[in-house]
Amino acid sequence: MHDIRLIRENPQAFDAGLARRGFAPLSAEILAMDASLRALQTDMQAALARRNEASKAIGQAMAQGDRDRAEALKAEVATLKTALPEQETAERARLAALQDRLAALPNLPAADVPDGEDEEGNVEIARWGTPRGFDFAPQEHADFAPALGLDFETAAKMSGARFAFLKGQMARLERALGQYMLDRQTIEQGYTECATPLMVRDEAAFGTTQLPKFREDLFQTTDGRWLISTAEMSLTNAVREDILSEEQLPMRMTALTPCFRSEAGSAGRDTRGYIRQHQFWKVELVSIVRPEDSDAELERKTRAAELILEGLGLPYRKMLLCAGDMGFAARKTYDLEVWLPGQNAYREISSCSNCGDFQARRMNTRFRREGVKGNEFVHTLNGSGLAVGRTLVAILENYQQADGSVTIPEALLPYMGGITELTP
RNA sequence: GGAGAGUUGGCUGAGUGGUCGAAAGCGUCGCACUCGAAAUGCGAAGUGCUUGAGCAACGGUACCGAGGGUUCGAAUCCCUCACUCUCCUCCA
Repeated sequence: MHDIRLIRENPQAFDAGLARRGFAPLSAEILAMDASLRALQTDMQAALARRNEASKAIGQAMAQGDRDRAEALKAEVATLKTALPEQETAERARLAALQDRLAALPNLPAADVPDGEDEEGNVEIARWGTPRGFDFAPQEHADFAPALGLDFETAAKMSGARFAFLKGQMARLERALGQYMLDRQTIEQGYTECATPLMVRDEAAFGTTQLPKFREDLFQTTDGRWLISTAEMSLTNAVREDILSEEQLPMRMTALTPCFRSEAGSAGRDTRGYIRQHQFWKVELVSIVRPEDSDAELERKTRAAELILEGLGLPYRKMLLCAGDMGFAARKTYDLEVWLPGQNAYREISSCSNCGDFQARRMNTRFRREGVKGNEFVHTLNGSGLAVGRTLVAILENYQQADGSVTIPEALLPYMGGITELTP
């Protein structure tokens, strides 16, 4: 959510930021809405002031037993009040219109985010690892993984497309990946392990910006709750409406949860394989920090995700997203893309974003500085550390062997119960 | 699912429909005492909005879970909803 005061103070900067995200200038329209709202509020407040004054006088008149005077004042207030209901209705409508307008606008990009309209404008920051040379033609996981227990047909019988049924060694490997990631983020990176609700209400979905604009991407339960599309929703909303003390910050939380996505807008994309599912596991990393710490925290968080890829020996590249390709709430985002030899491409496996105070305003999450009067909005960050399903794909494709088996990376062996390779 | 109790400022917790933005305590900040600190004493302070002539002060207005309603006037009465707690029922 944008701060209307910042727009008033510097409409040019607001429009310039929106332009970088592909929006036409909107400050004039928004400021006009703001002006009409405040003009109305000023009128209303004057009327209310007179009403309050008269009401007080009635109380005094009654106390003094001056009934005639009290009745006269009552009549006066009654006429004063005739205009109020209409004004209140109009005020509510104008306020809602302004808030809806602001809530539908994405965060503005940070100064060091490159220009660009789409993923073509993203900037590669670094590469790690050397893609393995194969003495055979590496296959896509969708072609050889079904023989290893990644079963799409069984899932389709009960659930349809974009679901998988993992069996035996494959299910074990996915579980091992989740455990490995969670252990490293909690033990090495200091994130607090959380187990969260997988369903949340409207306000929470609004807080992390899935609502109102992206409701079609979510699944909704029959009682009106939303299945989380990422644990960012449940972890970040842990502090909604809170006033934190400064010593509670930074707050770092992680959770291994299923994520549910309708993939409404991606018909036809990634229909083969385990890349784009309605349901997948992910280890999410959320930080709640002071404003001055959020830039450094983004670097720290991205590094925490990189270390998982490095620990598993998976080559990747680090991308700085351009203004046009960032998510709605982000002011700066790094994507990590893992090398998939079967597809001969880098594919997104982690996205780490600094949301600034954008979500905090929606959640009304503030903190108090020691010795300083008043509250400030916190900054929120989120990142995947990592998407488990896509990591499974990366393991399968990078560690595949000519005979269709897959060797298990050393780091996962302690979690595999004696399994050292997946065999058909 | 049934019955009941509750939701008040950073926290705990009072509050007969009419100076209640709200007692008190804790915590916070300032001052005094002290070499310094603790203890003690004194004092200060809620938040949002404000096209009120700009900033500050001051003033106006709103805010006692959320939203409606009654009333000249609502923290206080009524309705709806959310949440918390207790008991019963059901259940992994």
